[in-house]
Amino acid sequence: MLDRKFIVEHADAVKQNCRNRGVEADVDRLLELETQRREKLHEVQELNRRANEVSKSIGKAKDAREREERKAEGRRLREAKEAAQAAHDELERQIVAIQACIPNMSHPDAPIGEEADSRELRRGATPVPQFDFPVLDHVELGEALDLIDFEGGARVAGHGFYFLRNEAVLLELALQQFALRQLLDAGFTPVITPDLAYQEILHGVGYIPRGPETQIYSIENSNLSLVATAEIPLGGWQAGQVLDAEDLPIKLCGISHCFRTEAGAAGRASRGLYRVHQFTKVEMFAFTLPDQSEAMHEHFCQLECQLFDALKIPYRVIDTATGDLGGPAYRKYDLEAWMPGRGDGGEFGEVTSASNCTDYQARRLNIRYKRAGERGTRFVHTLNGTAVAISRALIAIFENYQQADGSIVVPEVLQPWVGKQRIETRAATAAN
RNA sequence: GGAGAGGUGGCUGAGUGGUCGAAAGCGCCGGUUUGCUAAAUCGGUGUACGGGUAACUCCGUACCGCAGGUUCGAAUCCUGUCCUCUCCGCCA
Repeated sequence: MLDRKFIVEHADAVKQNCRNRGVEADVDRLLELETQRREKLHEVQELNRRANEVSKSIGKAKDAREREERKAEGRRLREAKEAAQAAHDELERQIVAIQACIPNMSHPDAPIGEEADSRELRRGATPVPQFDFPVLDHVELGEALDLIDFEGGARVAGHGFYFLRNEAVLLELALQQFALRQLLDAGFTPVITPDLAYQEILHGVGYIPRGPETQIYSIENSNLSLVATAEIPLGGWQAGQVLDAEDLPIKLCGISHCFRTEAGAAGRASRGLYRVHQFTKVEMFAFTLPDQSEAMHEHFCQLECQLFDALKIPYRVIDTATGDLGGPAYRKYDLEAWMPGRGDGGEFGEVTSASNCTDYQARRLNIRYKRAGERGTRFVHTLNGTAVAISRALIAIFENYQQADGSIVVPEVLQPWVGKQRIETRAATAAN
């Protein structure tokens, strides 16, 4: 949510930003309603002030008759105040409805336009591999090597669910360990979060938990939902709190399961593990001072690059165009890994994203900081970034590390946790 | 899941219908005093929104988990709800 005063004072910039992002929001209507609301607020406060005066004077009334007269006066004023309050609240409700639709402002360097206008910033250290044999995709590899069971997953929970088996399980845990180690070295506090969260937390972080197009699974007869990312519980962790400026920045890496309905998504681009209803993710999150967030954003992106360079997976870094940013993001960098089995002859596919949400989430979650010796409080900035989304990382590993004989080499940095250098068919393993 | 207790300012904790934004203590900030430290002493110290000012300042309104209700008036009474704690049960 943007600050209302900011919207009023920078209406033209806000409107232009909505156009850049392809978002419909009636900013002019908001300005009109806000003017009316302020007038009503004055009225409410004035009536209340007079009613308070009358109430205080009742104890000092000379006699019963005067006391009754003042009571009647007080009653009249309170009723008038209630009416004004109701009108004010209705205006407020309408304003918030519009305000909630207005996305965050955008970084001046973020490319303006739609998805196709996003800019490639750089490539990773590992070149795109050339294969001299027919390339398999991760679904074929996963089935041949008994690593993923989609059919079994569908029997148990429907399309979009899967069983990981054998070395895929070891790889999942290895990726978590590997990412965690790197982030610990970078000063992050590791956290395992709740996989469920209250709706108000989801809202604060910027998710819409119920409704026809929701990405979110909700628990019946409760206001809990399954989290779509650890960003939700990590952001919600400090909801309503006032942090000490000296404690910032706070860097967290959270491990959670992620649950997504993926309503309306289907087709070859979402084959196999690419778009699933449940996966595990190691997520970076930070609360920072306003002047720290841009540097933290670069830091997150560097760490993501470091992880994928260490895994020796080819990738490119994308500066996401304004039209493709989520509502809370001020700027977003995506890492897209090369996936040789994707499309015809391979395609890049998103594996991580790092967003600077500035104070947009903090305002909704009401997370502020206070500096010793300074009056008042200000909103913190929040950032989130994927360290490793396991399911998509597995796609990139399987497909880039596949060999002519159908086996998959285990990335060197993961070998200590997987306990082997190569994943072979069960038959080949038994023969060795 | 059952029974009970409770949610008050940065913290501890008083306050059962009016002068309570709220005692006291701690913490924090500033002054004084004392070789330093420690101690003593005095004063100050919440947030949000709105308003007047050139500005430190000042004024108004709201906030005692949250949402309703009663009342001229609610931290205080009533209802609902969420959360926490203790005990019991169940359980990885």
